[in-house]
Amino acid sequence: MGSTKRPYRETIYKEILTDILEGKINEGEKLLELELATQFNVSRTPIREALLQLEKDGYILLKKNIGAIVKKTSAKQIQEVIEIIGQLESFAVEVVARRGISKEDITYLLDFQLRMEGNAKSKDYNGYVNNNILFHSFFVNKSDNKTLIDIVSGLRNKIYRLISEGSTLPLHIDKYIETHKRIIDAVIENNYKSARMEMEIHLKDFKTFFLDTMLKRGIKYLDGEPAYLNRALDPFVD
Amino acid sequence: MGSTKRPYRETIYKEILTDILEGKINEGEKLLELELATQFNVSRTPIREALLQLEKDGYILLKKNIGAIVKKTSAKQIQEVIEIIGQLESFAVEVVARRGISKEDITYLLDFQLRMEGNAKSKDYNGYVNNNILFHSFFVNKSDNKTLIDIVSGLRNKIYRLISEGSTLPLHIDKYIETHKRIIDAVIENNYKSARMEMEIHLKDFKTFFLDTMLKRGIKYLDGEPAYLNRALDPFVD
DNA sequence: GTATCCACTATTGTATACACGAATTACCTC
DNA sequence: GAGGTAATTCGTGTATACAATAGTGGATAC
Repeated sequence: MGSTKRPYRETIYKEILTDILEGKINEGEKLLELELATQFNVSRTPIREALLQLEKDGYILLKKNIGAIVKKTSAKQIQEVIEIIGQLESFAVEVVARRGISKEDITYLLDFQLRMEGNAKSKDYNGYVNNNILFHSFFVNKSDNKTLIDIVSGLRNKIYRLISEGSTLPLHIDKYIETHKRIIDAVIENNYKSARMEMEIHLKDFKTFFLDTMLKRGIKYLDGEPAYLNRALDPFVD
Repeated sequence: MGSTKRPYRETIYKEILTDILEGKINEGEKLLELELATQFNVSRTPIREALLQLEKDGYILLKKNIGAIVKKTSAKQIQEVIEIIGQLESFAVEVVARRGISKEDITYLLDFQLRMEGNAKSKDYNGYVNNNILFHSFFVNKSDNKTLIDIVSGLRNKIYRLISEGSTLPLHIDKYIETHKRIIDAVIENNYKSARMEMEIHLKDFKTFFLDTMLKRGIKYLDGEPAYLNRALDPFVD
């Protein structure tokens, strides 16, 4: 009983998505159903279903008679995403600080803090980035708001593929670690206003830094194409 | 050239979604591919594709060999959604107030204000609700953040079907209209802090009212659990 | 009367076949 | 050689055919 075989579309969806996120499939690349079908050794049907989902996520564009094209990410889009994440994480940290956290959670957070300091000292910037994501996820995950968790994790994915590559992180890492500490302290003290404010500042800072690296890497400010089906029912599209 | 025939899946998706949002298809109802296929006079293929998208939106649950089941909405979920909308609209109004708005936009907003006052006077509560949505959408749509627009419109859809039905709106409508006025004024004066604060208060207020009506209408807080509002779980009990 | 097992049915998952339109190529005209 | 037009190819959109499995109901044993 229980978990019998999952449909192919799910594993295929995940595989293609990770390939996009990890840069194994590049922006602008064309994905053909038949090609993928032979590659995954299935028929076109589950491939189509996976591609349809990827389009809804906003990663590819389905063009009739042409193929599925992996969308480019513009700096503008990155900016939009980071701003929203900033709002939602600030909200999450406020929620958590208001409610207060357990002793275990406190040690968990402080432990993270130590690890990130270690990463900084040993110049393990990849390690830092990974721990950083987990640190930030902590508050969202503790927000007791599943909708929030889903939205933020979706948004994180959108910038994930861009985060690690050659950046000026080393120049900022010490400041970030300090801010993290202030956030943790504020949460421990139930000082939700301060916690929120620190997080807002922290993420505004990160946005500036991140956009900067993006532009230095030559990414265009405007480029990405529209094409979300979501807005179909919104009465106010102009 | 340009827009040739759109794929069936799109129109089918929109139609089924509208039917769910407008309550023509009820929660818990089972949707069968073959049934829908004959109903729409197409094959199962475009139906499946539409259902897949609806599942990704979170409206239905696809169960193998069983069918697609329309999901129930719990009060908890509504609470989550409204809280997030609250954060994002507050952000949007801040952005707009910082940037400032044109003369045309000002008259547009004031015009809305008048119309809603008219709705209140003539007890046209449906009219009020519709104008209210447009009023709130204004700021998001002017935020110059497409990602934000899409997220909020998706979230609005999730509570859309629940908004209009039998409520205690009349008891609160005058207060709401006053708050709207304060928001507009703050935006005109570029007072972004005040604009944001007013919007936050406004939506917190709305959340309380809305959850209240939901629970009075017998909706469960957690699907399957007793129907009381667990204030302890509300992150914003002051 | 009740429990167990088995065959049947309903419904989705997957593969294949067909339809259609866009892009490309080949060909013809001058 | 240039320009335009018909034929071909390529790839998705849609329909249909086949496979697999969860749920159902009925027959059988006791």
